Amino acid sequence: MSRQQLSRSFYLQPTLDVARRLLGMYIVRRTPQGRLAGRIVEVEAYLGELDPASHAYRGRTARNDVMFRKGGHLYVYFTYGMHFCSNVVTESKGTGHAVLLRAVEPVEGVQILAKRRDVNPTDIEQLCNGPAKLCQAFGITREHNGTDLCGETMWIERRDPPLAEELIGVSTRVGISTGKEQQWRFFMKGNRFVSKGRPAMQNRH
DNA sequence: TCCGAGATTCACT
DNA sequence: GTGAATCTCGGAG
Repeated sequence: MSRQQLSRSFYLQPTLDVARRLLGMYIVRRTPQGRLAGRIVEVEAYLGELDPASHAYRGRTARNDVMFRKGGHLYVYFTYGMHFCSNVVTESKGTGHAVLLRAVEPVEGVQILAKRRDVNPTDIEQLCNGPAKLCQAFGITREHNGTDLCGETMWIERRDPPLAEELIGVSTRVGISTGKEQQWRFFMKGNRFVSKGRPAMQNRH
């Protein structure tokens, strides 16, 4: 299968569709040390002003400004005093919808990812199995907030055929205090690179 | 294996 | 002033 960078139109689809379809795609970042890439195995959808758990729920602010741009931008936020998390903005400009990248399977640049995480490269499962770990490993910080994924520094590409529907697990989201009833977390069933975060309710399927 | 707390910054109320 | 879309470590069971 050829490698194909996702175009703008991909990100403009309905957020829950984008979230599901991102599973199995590859996030790629160019760095001076080399190329980093990981296969996306876990995501969560945040539906802007419809979603009390979303940063965009209360409207546009300086912090969440990027969420209100058109789909295909990267929204990076800082939380818990020490962590960054990355989101892919979806749908058209002004909706505030986004998909949180929660876990990836390291594919390229494993040595670099391990060095940034300060863990043994043989401990590959620990490199990117959580939204903040993923950012640390890929070196994603506030500088990358607003990056256009349709550009050439960081992007998402398709390498494999679409994931079979029965391989996609669904559950409630992790680490939130409101909007717990929504089953907007999607992950690859049985994949060892999925994060350890425990959703509020048991997984479906 | 599980659970609780600390780390540490900043946007928002 | 408060608490957050988290992670890690240490201690208890």
